[in-house]
Amino acid sequence: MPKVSDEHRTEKRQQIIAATLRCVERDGFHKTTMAAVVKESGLSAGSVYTYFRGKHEIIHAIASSGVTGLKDAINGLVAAASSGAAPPPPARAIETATQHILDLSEELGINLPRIALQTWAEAASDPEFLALMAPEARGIRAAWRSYAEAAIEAGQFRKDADPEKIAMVLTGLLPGYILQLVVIGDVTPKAYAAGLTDLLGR
Amino acid sequence: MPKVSDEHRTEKRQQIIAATLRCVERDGFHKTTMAAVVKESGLSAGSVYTYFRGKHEIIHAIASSGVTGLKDAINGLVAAASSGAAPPPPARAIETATQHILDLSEELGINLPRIALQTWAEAASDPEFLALMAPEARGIRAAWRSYAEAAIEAGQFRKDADPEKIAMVLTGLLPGYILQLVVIGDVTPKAYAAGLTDLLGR
DNA sequence: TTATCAAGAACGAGCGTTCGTTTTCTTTTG
DNA sequence: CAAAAGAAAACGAACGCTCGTTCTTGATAA
Repeated sequence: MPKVSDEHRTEKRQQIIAATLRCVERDGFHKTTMAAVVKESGLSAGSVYTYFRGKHEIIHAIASSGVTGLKDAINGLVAAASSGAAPPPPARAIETATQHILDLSEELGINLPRIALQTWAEAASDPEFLALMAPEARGIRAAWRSYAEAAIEAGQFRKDADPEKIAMVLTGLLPGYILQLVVIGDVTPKAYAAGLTDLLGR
Repeated sequence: MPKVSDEHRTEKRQQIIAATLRCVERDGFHKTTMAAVVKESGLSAGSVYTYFRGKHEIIHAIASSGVTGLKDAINGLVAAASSGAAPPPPARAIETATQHILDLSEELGINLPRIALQTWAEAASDPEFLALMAPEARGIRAAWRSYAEAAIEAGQFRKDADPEKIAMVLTGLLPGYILQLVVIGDVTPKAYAAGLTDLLGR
């Protein structure tokens, strides 16, 4: 078996990451054993170790991948606004973002909220892991900030509103949605958005 | 060494729990070893095992203790309202709740946000743990619901607003604050509250 | 003395990882 | 074209280490 094309290499790595995600969703990062990853991936132990140096490297790869597209989905709201129309109200924006998480979950066949809770906990106790995740979090905050700036510009908020602080709150709403989804389980994008509308409406 | 009064027993258990919390704050639940707990508590392995059946029971005890007083702090906002005055605006309520978390952290000498992230992750992968935490989460939501009902009654929101959905959003804001505090670290109760004010203000 | 708790060395299970072997596919060569 | 040589991936049993837990021994108060 000669030559391993880079293409084949990344493909195998993806295969292993996908298997690991399935394990982590079920058992959490630490209860996930390499034996389980090996079994789930359909490869052998030795094979897995030719593509990753160890368990550590696999979960770090997961951290780097981030919440694919969430930032783009938020930025999409701004893009729609910049092309003439006004940006959607906050409730609609939050509904879009939370729905995006659910859609992505189904598309990937992975329970992303569960994975998210695992990565947050890992970030809290592994500085290296935190360093990989923080830019992702800041990116999402920055996307919300762009939205806030557009919304202020369009007169949806007071002119002297602070877009960074608005971004903090909008960013904060997402983890709250995810946690309640896992722990209580009754929260839907529509209900969450409706709650925000009621909170805002006078 | 005779008689172990129940009083002495619970005292020792508290001592062990406190030591465990210090370890978990530093290393997370799973990287926390019994050896570390033993060392941190100043007791011996055998001693620890006379007060807890095992590691499992210690972390479950932690889960049961919950976020002491957070629910009460929120209910306090409603109590103030029922005695004539109107309940505080949402931004002020959130500022109180987030500040309470910081105060409690300092009072206990423990980084509660870090612990919180650990417990959420554990709840996601251990159903028994989830069963212990879920009532706590529902209690906080219920407290926010009471607040929302009082605020609606006082005319702060539309009369047809749904208090449960408002509670979802207010409940969701707390994990978002905690996560950003740990991951980004620049969020203060005042800034967060100001962001909510800006979001609400037209 | 006796009942109880503290102590910490020892244990066994389970983990991540390694490494010698086998398989598989490409390349070389007659 | 065929077949053997070579090289790299796949394999999986085995290793060593760490962890949670136990258990024997010693200390202490009643």
